[in-house]
This record gives sequence, structure tokens and C-alpha cells, in this order.
Amino acid sequence: MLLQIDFKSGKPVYLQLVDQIRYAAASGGLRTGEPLPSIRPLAEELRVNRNTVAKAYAELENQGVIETIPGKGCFLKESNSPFTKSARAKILTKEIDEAVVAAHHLQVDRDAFLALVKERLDSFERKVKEKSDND
Amino acid sequence: MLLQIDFKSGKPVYLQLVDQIRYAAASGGLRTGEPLPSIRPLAEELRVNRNTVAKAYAELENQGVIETIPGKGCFLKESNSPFTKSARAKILTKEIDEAVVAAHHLQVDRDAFLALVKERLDSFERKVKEKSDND
Amino acid sequence: MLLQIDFKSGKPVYLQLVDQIRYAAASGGLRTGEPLPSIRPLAEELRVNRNTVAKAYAELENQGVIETIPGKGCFLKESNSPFTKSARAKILTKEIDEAVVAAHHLQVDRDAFLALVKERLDSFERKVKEKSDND
Amino acid sequence: MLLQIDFKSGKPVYLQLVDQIRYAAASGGLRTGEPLPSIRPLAEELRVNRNTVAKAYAELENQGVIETIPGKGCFLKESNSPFTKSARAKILTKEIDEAVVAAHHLQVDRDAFLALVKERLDSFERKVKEKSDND
DNA sequence: GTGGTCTAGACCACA
DNA sequence: GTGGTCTAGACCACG
Repeated sequence: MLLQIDFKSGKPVYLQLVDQIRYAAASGGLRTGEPLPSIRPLAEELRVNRNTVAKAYAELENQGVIETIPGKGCFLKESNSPFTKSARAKILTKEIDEAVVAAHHLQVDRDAFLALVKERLDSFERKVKEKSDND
Repeated sequence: MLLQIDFKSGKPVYLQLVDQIRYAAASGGLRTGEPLPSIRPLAEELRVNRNTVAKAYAELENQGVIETIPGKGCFLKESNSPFTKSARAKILTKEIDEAVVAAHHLQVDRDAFLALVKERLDSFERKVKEKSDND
Repeated sequence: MLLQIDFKSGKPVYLQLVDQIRYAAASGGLRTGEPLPSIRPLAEELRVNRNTVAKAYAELENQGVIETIPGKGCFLKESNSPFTKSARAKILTKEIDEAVVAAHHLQVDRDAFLALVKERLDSFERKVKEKSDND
Repeated sequence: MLLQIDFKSGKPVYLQLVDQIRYAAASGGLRTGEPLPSIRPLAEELRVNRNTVAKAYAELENQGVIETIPGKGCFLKESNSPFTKSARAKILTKEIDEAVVAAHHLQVDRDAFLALVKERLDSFERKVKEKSDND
């Protein structure tokens, strides 16, 4: 699982983590019982305060998505509500629509937009690969 | 134009307004030169403070989306981004990256993602066209 | 950096701050990467509300002069205007026009005005150079 | 006397008028006893509300710069404090310095800046000439 | 400690 | 009526 933070989005960092982990959990990117990255290394990797990661995990526990076993770590609980395909599409549609609108205002045409999307996909896939190579 | 605030999303209220108005402007729900709702009545309707709406409008103004004339109101501007190409690419990259990350966690693969992007682009362009056909 | 507010000038306080800080930044009184005074202490020192200083800093940020990192502070950015050539010309034209109008009413003729402009340019360039020589 | 308003400077329109007229009065652009333009035509010419011009004149009367004779118009009072040459230079220096700083931030170099200054001077002189031709 | 958001309410400038 | 500025003070996110 690759987590990515945008410090300037206005959205609190801990909520970005919560959303990303919740999405992964509800879509099979994380399996039941699988351990989440532990707080300290993750905080270091993301260049974020440990408290911020801890807060995200606390929130996730509160939502019943994960379970914290003191001294052992955090684990994904039985996935109680996996997203349906349409639910996933809905979330994603919202994100994509925002990018489409931004492109329109910035007067970026369809081709340039699609090219940029592909470029970002490639860049992201490279990052995922690097990470899995390191693990 | 229908504006709706979600007070629990964690996203600042003024940014929710900015996004929704930008969407309306880009998709033709609002025409060039047309006045936006005045700050005070809108604030009342949304049960939000006047300053919060004012902040959203100020943000839209310096994104070059609207023009505000003190004493008269706020109006949709001819779209014409004042930013350099690289500044625009930076903004757009941020938007796209958010969608890419969401797709990754939702386990939506590259092809499905690209298909959805194209579908949203088409849908958006259709919407713009419909509105302009009504002229 | 010395900041001074004139409450009777009719010019909004936050704009006075913006101008003075821009001046300090441009003339080398503030170096790239250097932190600006924090909002709260500065507000107290100037006997102005915290929000007023925050508004000035926000304005500076979207002019691309400073960068603010929530939780850490505000820092002077590498100067690099994000505006298109025409947008920049527009801003500058406004500034110049104000000076031209003042010269007209002060009965300062074209040659004297141009001489003064050159003198101020030289003076400014000297100041910038001195500061950089101190490195 | 050519008056010029900038609606987006943040400075109240009536104060822009006050300053310009005061400068002209103190520098010989207006002579003692000379009538000022009457309110209605001036408001029309500047595309400003009559109240705004009236307020400027009221302020000037308050400052003792002009005298209003009901039914006849407004006249410049005996100029009690003409600006010295250095006083004029000081006011003008402030205006010019702001333009110089703006040029620096906008990365406009010396030559381009001087060219723009000359261009604006020419444009302004044309305007003055047109106006005097019409009178 | 930092900056960010929001509220409530005042006064000003302008049409 | 419009938007703009400013204050005072609360709470949040983050380090």
C-alpha cells in the first residue's frame, strides 16, 4: 500500500491517511488480519509527525476499520463493508470531475489533459514499483 | 446553481464553495457576465458566516474565475487563466494525483481508470455543449 | 525588518503590510528561505488583529512572494512570478499609472519624472547589491 | 486638470480624488479662485456616483483646500501651503518606489520597466491633450 | 509553539 | 442594497 500526502490540499493530513487506508481496506488492497505499517517508520517515510499517524490510526479504530493490539501493532479487522463496484466508481468520479473542471479553467485541452493523466499514472506506478522493490 | 455544504467532510467550507462554483462555471451552469448570488443572502441560506462566503469569493477572484465590483456584486469572468503554463501544470498535477491515488487504493486498474477519465471528459463536454446549445 | 502602520492613511492595514514586506523582500532586507515574523507576535507588536496580519500573509502567498507551511511558519520564497507576461504587465501598469498621475498633479514634468525614476531604480539596485555583497 | 481613478486599488475612490486635487492645488496645477469641475459632469466623466464626488469635495472643504458657494460651485481657496520641491519629490518617490518594487517581483528588467514607464507617460499625455482639445 | 478556519458583529465605501 | 476591512475570540491541525 502506497500512501501519499498533499500538504497543501487544505484537507488535514490525518484525514488523508484515514481515507486512503479506508479505501484500500474496502477494496481489497488490504486483507483482513494484515498488519498496517507501524507508526514510527510510516511517519518517517511520509515526513509527518508521529502524532499525526497515530491520530489517523485512532480514527480508523474508532470507525471500526482496524484493531490496535498494544505492543503488537494495528491490524485490519474483518472487512464488514467492502465497497461495491459502483460505490468505488462514485468516489473516483468525484475526484476525476474535480480534475476535469480544473483543466477547463486552466484552459488545458483534452489531449494535453489525457497526456498529463497518463504521465501521472506512469509516475505513480514507478513509485509503487520502487516501493515494492524495497520491501 | 445549487450549492451544498457538507460540514462533516473535514474540507473547509469556503473551499467546498470554491469547487462547486468553479464546477458550475466550467460546466456552463453559470454564464459569462452573470452575477453570482450576493454574499449576505447566500451566507444566510447556507447557514454560514458572511466572511466564509466572502473568503470563497475572494479565492475565486484571485483564481481569475470571477470579478467582484464593490457595491455592485460578483460576476463570472471570461475564462482566461492569468497563470503561466508551468504554474497551471502544477495545479492540475495536484488534482490529477489525488484521483490517481484514490484509484490505486480503490483497486481500480489503469485501463479502467483511463476509461473513466475519458467518460467523465465526454460527459463534461456534453454538458457544456448542451448549455451552449440552449443559447 | 521594520514594519510600520499608518492607521489614518485610508489604505487598508493588510495592504500596507503587503507593500512593506514586498519592499523588504525585493530590496534584500529579507533573504530567500528566511522566516517572516510569526503572525501572533507581529499582530501584537503592531496592535492589530491576528486575522489582519494573516490576511496580509495570505495575499503575499498568492502573489508568490512567500510560502507558508502550517505549523511551521512563513518563509520568503525564491522569487519566481507565477503570472503570465500579460498579467504581469497589467499589474505593473497599474503601479506606474499611479506614479504618472501623481507626477501630473504635482506639476513634475516628463524629464524630471524620468530622471527621478532612474534615480530610484539606481538607488534600489544599489541597495540590492549592497545586501548581496554582505554575503 | 485630469483626474484618474483606479477602482481596484483598495484606496477609496473619494480619497483618490481628494489626493489628486490636493496635489494639483498645492503644486500650481490649480490656481487660487479657479472653479473646480462641477459635481454632476465630473461624476459622469469618471463614471462614479455623484455622492462619491460630493464626498470628495466635502472632504476638501473640510481640509480648507476649497470653498463651496452654494448655487455657484466650488472654488480653490487661497493656497495656504504650497508644496516645496522636496515635499513633492518625497510623495512622488514613494509612488515610484512601489512601482520599482513591483517590477522586481514581477521579474521585469530595467529596460522593459523604463520602456513601460515611457509608454504610460505617452499614453497619459495623449489623454491630457485630448481632454484639453475638448474643453 | 505555528498557521487555518469559522463565527459574530462593527463600521466603511459605494450604487 | 452591494462588497471590504477590521476586531475579538473560539476551536482545529500540526510539530
